[in-house]
Amino acid sequence: MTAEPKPARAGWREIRDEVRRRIHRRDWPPGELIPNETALAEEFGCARTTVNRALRSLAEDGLVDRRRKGGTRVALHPVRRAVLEIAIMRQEVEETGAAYTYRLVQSGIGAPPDTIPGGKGFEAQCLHVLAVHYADGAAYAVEDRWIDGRLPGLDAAPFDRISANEWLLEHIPYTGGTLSFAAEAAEAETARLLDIAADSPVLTLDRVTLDGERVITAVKLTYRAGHRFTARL
Amino acid sequence: MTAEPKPARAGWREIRDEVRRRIHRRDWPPGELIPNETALAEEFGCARTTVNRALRSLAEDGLVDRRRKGGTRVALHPVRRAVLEIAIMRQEVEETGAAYTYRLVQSGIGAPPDTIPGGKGFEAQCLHVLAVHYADGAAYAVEDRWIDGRLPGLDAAPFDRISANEWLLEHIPYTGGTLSFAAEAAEAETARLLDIAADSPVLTLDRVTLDGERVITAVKLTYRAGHRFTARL
DNA sequence: GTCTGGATTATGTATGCACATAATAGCAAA
DNA sequence: TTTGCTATTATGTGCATACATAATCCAGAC
Repeated sequence: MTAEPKPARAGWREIRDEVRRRIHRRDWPPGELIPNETALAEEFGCARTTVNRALRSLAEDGLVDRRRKGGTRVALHPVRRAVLEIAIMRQEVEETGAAYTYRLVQSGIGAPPDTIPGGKGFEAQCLHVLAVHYADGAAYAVEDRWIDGRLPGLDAAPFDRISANEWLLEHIPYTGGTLSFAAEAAEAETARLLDIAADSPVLTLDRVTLDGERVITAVKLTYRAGHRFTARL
Repeated sequence: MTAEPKPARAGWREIRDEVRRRIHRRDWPPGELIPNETALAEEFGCARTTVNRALRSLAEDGLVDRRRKGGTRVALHPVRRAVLEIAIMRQEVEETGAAYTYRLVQSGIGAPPDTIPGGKGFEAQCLHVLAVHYADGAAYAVEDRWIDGRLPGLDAAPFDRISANEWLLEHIPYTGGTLSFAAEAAEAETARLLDIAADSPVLTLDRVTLDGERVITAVKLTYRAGHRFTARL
């Protein structure tokens, strides 16, 4: 082998990185229009498709804004997107090395209160489930969930054995939803289930799951203080 | 116009949606290998490239796992990715319709404690900044930040006028980082700055920002209880 | 002056082809 | 049995080309 340093034809990743470098170096400051795909393709000596791939990737990261005809410009406010991985509770617990257990506290039929996120979105009677997830026997999180009562197979779902969390992910398709975090003082009932003092701080995660426009389930998960959710930037 | 239901040659979005549908319908259950790109291309009557685009998109969403030669299989644990948009504080506040103000509480040189996330990653003396962000005059969040002391232009940065948050995003490039949420009881100092009772619940966001391997800044933002972070699923 | 409808332009997408790369399977030699 | 090469296979990527689509500009009608 000759020690050829390698001609290294640019791949889309290299182009993406180079463009990112230029943006960070402020060669192309925020708000500025960058050269169009054809021009960049020529500069880098590659096909326009390749440049497109690179710029699309940067757009997904929120680093540039692209509009047809308008061209590509460096994002004015680098609104960074953080990606949070949501696993099912069992997995979340087992990944810490702890043994996972689950206990159903109560379940019943009813209408969800309007106060919960997504509560107004339900079209039917709901199944309400209250349960606790444990890690190595210690309370890990409380799950307070409302589920659209018309979901197929719901009556037969063994919520005393597996969590609604798990059953839903395994059996019911969904297309999207929202998710929000907040800190609260634990309510009496929740505190008792988590085995902590009432009014102590807890982290709550409210999640609404949709299939198209229809609300499938709305859940409030309450974690003890100290629990962390981590995302990568 | 004839009422032609539309011949609609499949685009990659249609293919993506159809594959998603099949996965949700359990035509291809979790863990199962799905037909390869060539086969799907033939079935859908399009080029392999188009199928590739669709499957790549599903892989980005975490719905399928793809490996060269190994083929594409339905993800065993549908680890859903939630996307969180992180804006600068000013923007975050102004989007609520409130007027944004900022106050520097103190700043100084020192070494960050090892206890903060990313604290051990710093390679140099740091600038420490403690500040409060206000919405319509009411305390909105406390910012407790450590910044690599060697950053160019740092001495001249007018942290009494604009927040470190803002200055850094405007002037310092970064390549990645991590971010985590937790609920805590407010410490005395923080509670005082937020104008809330000590030990009341607060939502904290720890963020470490990197440029390559190097830690640029580590910040702890403390929000009053009730503040929500929202992500889409 | 305002409105409207094309011409223009940059990105978006599809296609067929070629070759690269990673992972596997299978066969053969030690 | 183990090791190691090779053939095979599925995805990954690049290219040239063509056409689609959205946004903008601009000329000309009113």
